[in-house]
Amino acid sequence: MLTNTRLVHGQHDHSRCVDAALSRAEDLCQKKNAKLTPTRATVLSILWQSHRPLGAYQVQDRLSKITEKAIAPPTVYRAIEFLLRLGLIHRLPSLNAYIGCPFPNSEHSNLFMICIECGCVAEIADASLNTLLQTACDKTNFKLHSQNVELFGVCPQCSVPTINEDISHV
Amino acid sequence: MLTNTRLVHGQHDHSRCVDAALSRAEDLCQKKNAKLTPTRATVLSILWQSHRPLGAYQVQDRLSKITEKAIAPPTVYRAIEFLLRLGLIHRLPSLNAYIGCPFPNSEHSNLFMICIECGCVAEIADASLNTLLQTACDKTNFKLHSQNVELFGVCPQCSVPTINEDISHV
DNA sequence: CTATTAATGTTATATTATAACATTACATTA
DNA sequence: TAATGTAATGTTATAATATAACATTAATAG
Repeated sequence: MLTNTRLVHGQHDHSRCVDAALSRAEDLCQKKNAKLTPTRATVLSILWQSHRPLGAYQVQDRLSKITEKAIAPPTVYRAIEFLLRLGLIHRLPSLNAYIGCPFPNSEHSNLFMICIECGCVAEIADASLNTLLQTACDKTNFKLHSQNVELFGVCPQCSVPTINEDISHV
Repeated sequence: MLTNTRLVHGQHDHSRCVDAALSRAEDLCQKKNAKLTPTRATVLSILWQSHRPLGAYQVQDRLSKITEKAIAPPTVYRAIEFLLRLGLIHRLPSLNAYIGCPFPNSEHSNLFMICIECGCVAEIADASLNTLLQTACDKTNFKLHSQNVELFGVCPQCSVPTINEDISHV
């Protein structure tokens, strides 16, 4: 089971997450002959500022502040679309929000664990789950193309609150 | 594995689906002491007019036509909210659309198979899947509350098209 | 009957997303 | 280097989805 659970729910040097994500993006773009322009790279880094997903208009705000100029929605949505196509980010349909993908290279299950307390989102890739979903589809002659699995609940940090109610980890 | 796959993908007397859904709704409302008002019942029947989900504004259109008066969005969203709370319908977040629930009484998995060709949606309740999801959550100390599993692919009817390209079953 | 609550009506607006067209940047090659 | 084509971005407007806030009506209990 591949997951970024420990990073999402535990203390860590988050700048390394961002750096790693950008570096993976550069590699992937090189391989796919796609251009990681400044706008796209900035949007990606914005979506990696925490392990919480952001809405397109939140991205717009931050992009405006960073670039110090007005940004129109299409600019944001275009960058998002580009990053989605490359698998560098995910859309969480139930939240109308976007988040960086921690393992864009692996064929994985698009399974998200969304904390209803703090809003953090961890991703899981689980082969046995994929197998089971595939089996269910086979049984009913449904040809599976893609999937979105959103699990809502309470993350480890939020279910064991400290005296300080420390949520800095997200 | 509980599913309405055969009904969704096969020829059937659809009026029986609608009648059954309305009758289940009446029972449930009686049991829960909730009122299935004309508006709510009509919205439910609209969401059962086919095995395809409808957007809120599609529901609005049809409700307007049926009642022969102007319907404002809040009216629709209130009926939808009521039906969602009772578990009589589901929201499909990736489609911003709503669909009648075929087995509102059973504790089930909110698993949908969405045909990307014809738009029909079948629902599945699968204990082993739920167990597996629960296990994945347990492993990472995530307390699961609810879930949304959307599978995108091609339904049996669409993957074996007939000469007539008959899609009347949806 | 009237007080209370539930349901609906009404108006306005928030939020999310895209269409359509103009402009700029960049690469290719004549 | 100038001309050309393509990709990326800018700009304006608007579509599509959803909700807030408050007024009115209906149903129900006391």
